[in-house]
Formats: sequence, C-alpha cells, structure tokens
Amino acid sequence: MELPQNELINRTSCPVGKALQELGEKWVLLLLRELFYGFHRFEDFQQNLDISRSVLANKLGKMVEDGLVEKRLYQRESERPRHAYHLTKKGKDLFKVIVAISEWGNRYLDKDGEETMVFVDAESGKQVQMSYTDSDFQPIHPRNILLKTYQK
Amino acid sequence: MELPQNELINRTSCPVGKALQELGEKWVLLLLRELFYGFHRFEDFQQNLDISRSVLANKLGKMVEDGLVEKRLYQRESERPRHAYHLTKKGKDLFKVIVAISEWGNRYLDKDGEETMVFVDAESGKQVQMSYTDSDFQPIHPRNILLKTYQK
DNA sequence: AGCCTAAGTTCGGTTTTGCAACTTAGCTTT
DNA sequence: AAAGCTAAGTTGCAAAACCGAACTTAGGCT
Repeated sequence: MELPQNELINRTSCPVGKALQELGEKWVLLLLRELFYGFHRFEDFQQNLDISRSVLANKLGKMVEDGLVEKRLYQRESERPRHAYHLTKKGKDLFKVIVAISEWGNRYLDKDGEETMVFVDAESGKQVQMSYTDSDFQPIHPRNILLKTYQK
Repeated sequence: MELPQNELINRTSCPVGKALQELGEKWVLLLLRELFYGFHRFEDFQQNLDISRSVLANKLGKMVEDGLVEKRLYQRESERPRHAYHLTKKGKDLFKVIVAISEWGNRYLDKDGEETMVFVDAESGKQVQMSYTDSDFQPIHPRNILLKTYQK
C-alpha cells in the first residue's frame, strides 16, 4: 500500500492527476454530492452550499464542458420552463468516490453522539463500504496492491 | 443511487462535507498521491508537483494539523538531519479514495494507446477496483443504496 | 401593465496562488 | 575557521479565484 516504484512515475500519465483536473477545484465535489442527494437546480445549489452565484455559474459551466453533468430544460404544467442539471454516466460513476470520502469522513470526522449520515443497503439495512476487489469482486488485501504502468 | 430524501438533509452533519474541508483544497489530494507513491520530502513535492514553495509549506502545515500526515526528523550517516512527511493511519485510510479516483480517471480520461497507470494485485496481477460491499465484503448493488441519518 | 422568480452577469473588494528572491542551519571542503 | 552547498522554509509582490450584493433577462401570473 505504500508504493515503491518511485523512479518510473510519469506524472502526466497518472489518472489521479488527470481526474483531479476535473474534480480538484473547490466546489466540484460538493456539487456532485448535491446532485447525488437529488438536487438539480441552480437555486438549490446556491442556497444549500452557500456558494456565490458567479462561481456557481462558472463551475456548472465547467462541469457541463467536462461532461460530468448535462443541462436540461423542463417544464411542469402551467409553470414556465426551468433548467435542471443532471449527472451523466461519467458523473454518476463518481458515486464510488463520494462513498469512499463519506466512509472516511464518518470514521474520522464524526464525533460520537452527533448526528451523521451513512449510505446503507436498502434491503439488509447494512452500512455500505468500499472494498478493494478484482473485477470478479474477489477481495484484495491493500498490502498486496502495487502500481503498474502500461500501454492502454 | 440517486437519493431521494431531499428534505431531511442537514448539511452540517454530512461526512462528505466535513471530509472535504480537509481534502477539498487544491493540492491536498495530489500531495496524498505523492505520499502513496512513496515520496516524503519537501523538495520532492515541490519538484514533482510544480507547486509554489509558499503554498506547499502551508498545505503541509495544514495536513499536519489535520492529522493526515506527520513530520519526522531523520538522519542518514554523515548527512545532516532532514525532514520527512509520513502518512498517519488517518491519512493512509484515504487510499480507498485515491484508488476510486484513479479507477474513474482511468475509465474516462485515458485515451487508448496512451501510457497509463493502474493499481494491481501483486499476486494475481489483476487490476484493482473499488466495490460496494457490506462489512462482510458481500457485494451490494448501487441501485439499492440509500442515505440514512442517525445518531452515532 | 406590473409583479414575481429562476438563472444568470457584473462589479468592487478580499483571499488564495504563483514566482522569485532571500534566509537559516547543518554538514563538508579547504 | 571560513566558505560553500543544500534542504526547508519565509517574504513580498503580482495574478488569479472567490465573495456578496446589486443588476439583468425572460417567462408566467394577477
């Protein structure tokens, strides 16, 4: 889990670095959280996050550009048309990241006795965690993980 | 996976929000990546990330304060003492987040033919992925995940 | 015609970043 | 012992990102 191949690391080919260019700015991950929570509208984000309107407009624009989110126009009867932001497949696939962050936050940042929020399995009621596995869902121990460079 | 209990969400008790106060600033996740890659020294970070020295000093200070990282003094023979930053348990437990980000980056941001990097199981050589499970490592389908508020 | 509201823009001021130069303290070399 | 080298910061100033409040635009409602 601490990865020793120090010399042959090429920063431009690191998927974490690339990902953080889309996720790393302030507000982006919080906006994704709001979207997973089920909010979709500009005014919701602005009120819930207490973000300035100008920055919000910019971030949403960038997230649309990056393909995390798409902007839709919808209309409910006898209401004027409104805009809504919806996660794309690419955006939805960040749910794992959000759950991983949540799991960690829960372990280290929540005091006992306080109210908190967890993700649970609707059927069993059991708490969800992210686990290291291979593509067949067989558990992998983090001790045995190493980094490999390859041609895609 | 899209979570509908919109009304009863209290933003101050959300573990994602709390976590992002420690992780959400620019550079922090990249610094964690460097630490997982096995780098520990100020000069390494500065050169590898191309971050300004003043900001680097601040971020490292904050990460020490937050308990993600600890600063150690070490000395190799006939060298002067040097400083090294090492992940704490709390910091190491962010490895899941890094792997989740990496998995996503790999799926969406790497072009075919380009060089990239993946986490693999040392034994089987198989690629590592993060999976939704319960605490007994039984797979959970993301469709069935919902959010629960409770008293810790 | 006038009002209301969602979704932005604009603008001035404050915070973060970035960049380059300077500082400090051990160790080594002369 | 003086001079030099290097790791790990500081400092100071310019550039970029962010904030808050006010302003704009457009569709629907009274």
